[in-house]
Amino acid sequence: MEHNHDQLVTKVRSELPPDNLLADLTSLYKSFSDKTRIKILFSLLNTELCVCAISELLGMEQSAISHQLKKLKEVNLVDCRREGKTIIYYLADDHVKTLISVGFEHLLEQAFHK
Amino acid sequence: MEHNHDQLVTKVRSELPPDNLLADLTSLYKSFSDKTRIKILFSLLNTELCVCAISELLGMEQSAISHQLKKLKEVNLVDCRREGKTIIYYLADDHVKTLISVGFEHLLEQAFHK
DNA sequence: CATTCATATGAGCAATCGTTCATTTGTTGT
DNA sequence: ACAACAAATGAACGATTGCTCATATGAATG
Repeated sequence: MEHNHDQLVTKVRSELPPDNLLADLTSLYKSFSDKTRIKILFSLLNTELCVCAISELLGMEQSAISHQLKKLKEVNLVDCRREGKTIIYYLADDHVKTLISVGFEHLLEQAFHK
Repeated sequence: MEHNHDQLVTKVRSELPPDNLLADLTSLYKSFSDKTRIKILFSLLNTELCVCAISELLGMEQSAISHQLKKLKEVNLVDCRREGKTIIYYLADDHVKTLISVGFEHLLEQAFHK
């Protein structure tokens, strides 16, 4: 048989992370892969904001924002607290900043190499 | 008018990156947000591989792999060269490793805080 | 130069996604 | 208790996505 790479294939396959970990990773990155969500994350980089502020800020319906905030909360990128009638959202930890800046670096270096 | 946050909203909005940069960022992250693509990227972490090896490795049709490799190439995450009849794919730069490890860190820390 | 092998590509289809609209939940003020 | 406000939720719809199937390209080999 020609073009045999069975050994290599088996080796590489055995080194792949387990499926559940891969699933967690993809859903984390998926959070950053939508225009609305990434704008929300950027907005929260330096300030916490209530839902209607984000809605105003992005010029989008409150409902659309709420739906996206829910997804961001599900992957623990943001968290929130109630303050009277409003609900304040904020970044859950510093990884958002790190992930965003690594992405930026990639783009910049990309642009530079052209 | 109640619940006024016009100043804050205006300020935060002015600090958002321009739309084309955001679009580039989201398409970069989108590359990591699919199970097949992230498996391909993981597979290429330590070895370069031809299309049919990846196809075997993941137990997926060659066509499906080719389609995904095309997307990965479009965002400059992988590159390829021809070697006779086969085409060898490899990671285009080190940012893939960095992006993946930052994602991992987030997940690990997440798990730890539970 | 025709066949074979490796890969790429395009059309088509089911599944997923993001938004809107209508409604509900939950809190505050009267 | 009720009206007003802030946010969440569910159904519905169009758009996008990832796969499959069939076919095309392109290089090597007899």
